[in-house]
Amino acid sequence: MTKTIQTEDAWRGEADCKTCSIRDSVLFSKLDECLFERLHHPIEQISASPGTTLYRSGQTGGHLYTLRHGLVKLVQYLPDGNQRIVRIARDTDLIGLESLLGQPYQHDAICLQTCEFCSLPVDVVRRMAGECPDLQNELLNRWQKALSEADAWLTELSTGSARQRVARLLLRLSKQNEEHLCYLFSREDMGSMLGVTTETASRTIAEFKRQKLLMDSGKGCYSCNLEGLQRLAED
Amino acid sequence: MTKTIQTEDAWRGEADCKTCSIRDSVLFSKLDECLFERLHHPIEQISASPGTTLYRSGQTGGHLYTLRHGLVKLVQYLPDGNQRIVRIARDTDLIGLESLLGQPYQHDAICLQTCEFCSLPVDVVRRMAGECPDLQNELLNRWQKALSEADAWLTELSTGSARQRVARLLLRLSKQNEEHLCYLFSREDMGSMLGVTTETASRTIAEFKRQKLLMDSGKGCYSCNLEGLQRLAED
DNA sequence: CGAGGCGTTGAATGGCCTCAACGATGGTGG
DNA sequence: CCACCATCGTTGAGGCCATTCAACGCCTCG
Repeated sequence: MTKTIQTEDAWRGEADCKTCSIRDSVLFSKLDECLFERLHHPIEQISASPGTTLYRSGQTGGHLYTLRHGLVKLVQYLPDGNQRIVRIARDTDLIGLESLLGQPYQHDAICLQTCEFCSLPVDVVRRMAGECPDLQNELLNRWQKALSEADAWLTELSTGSARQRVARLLLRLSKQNEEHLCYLFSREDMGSMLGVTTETASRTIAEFKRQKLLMDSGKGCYSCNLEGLQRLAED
Repeated sequence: MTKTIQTEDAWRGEADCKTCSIRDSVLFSKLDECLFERLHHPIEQISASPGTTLYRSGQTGGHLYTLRHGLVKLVQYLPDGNQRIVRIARDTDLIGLESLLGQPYQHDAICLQTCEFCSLPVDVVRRMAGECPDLQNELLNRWQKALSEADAWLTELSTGSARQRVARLLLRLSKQNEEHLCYLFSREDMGSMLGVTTETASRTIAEFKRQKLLMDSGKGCYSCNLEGLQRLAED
């Protein structure tokens, strides 16, 4: 059974945005000191375990969420029940933007790892954005970032052979950190990201391991042969 | 050879936004009368023939464009030269939003039909948005619309068999107008939209015609058997 | 310990791609 | 005006690759 937030596996607390450790990269980085004073403590912190559903497609929630730590998949469904992962949110990403416009959420948001969020009430963000042009601008930037991610998924991860798609996915993942290590998703999730079956994802990953394009670094992480993968990705 | 705007096939004129015939649906619909007064005549109108490139990926242009009439494809390219159409813009759509953030264009924008645009200088839009919260909000709405289009393309048009994808594309197209007529793209463009080859697109369309799922309505338009296509799309 | 989830692998099928040929169309220039 | 060429849609044949269905080992968890 899928878990939903508001159950006992979600821990809640209160945030202190002014001294937030990742404040430079989150939405409110643009906020003036004076506005911070007025933001008494409407920001809640949430901690959630893997598999937790943060929100569901179609719900009209009153919050957006800053992902402080962890990985979240945004999922859409086809009439036949097939699922497609349209984006992966990581540290400092902002999800549920559509709620700012009064629209229902467009995806299911499901934690892939243990995650920590800040839960931002829509009316608070809206009010502050009205008073702070920098925040407005930051919102536009977030939206654009999501959009170019979406476009990249279409061109890179949904085009070409299965081998190419997996290679491009691994390259994207390993470029996200300094050590070029990548956390491997479940084969089923990989399939939903790439538009292939879980078996094909599994076979391809196994093949890459045999060819030493992927090498185990322990604790579920793998280091990639970037040149080899690049060659595969391009042709 | 691909044509680029600024050549003789692009006609330019001056727009009168205040009396614009489609003003209710375009970006400036939210603009106060008083602001209109200040908008002397920085808005240019452009007319372009099919095949014209409005802007190219990587360029840092100073304009966004309201599409008043016509169809425009937004294209991205893979390293191997393969192209992928990530979105189709239609009447009243706003393209080149990324230029508002100072970013280079993310796509090639190429006219599929004879098109008419309004060319909006970035600094004008930025300035007016600063003074008009409704316009700010309208911009967010445009961004979100583009984003949910992108997501829909991923789930509907890049998932499942070729037959399903073509059926879903036709359904999307015919739902865009009252008469459920749809303009058929070139087979090559269809292929780039759906992530299949032009031959597969051609074969599938031909098959649909034979099965009377698509019926010629003259002048390049076809009427669809919606129930039949729906059945195909779902399973 | 058994159940269930997950990754892996095998075998067979079928769908899509590749390469190729051909007709129709439309634009160009002789 | 018509031959010519380029482009586009269509169709065929063959082969590859991803899917499908199935089985099995491993692990975690109850």
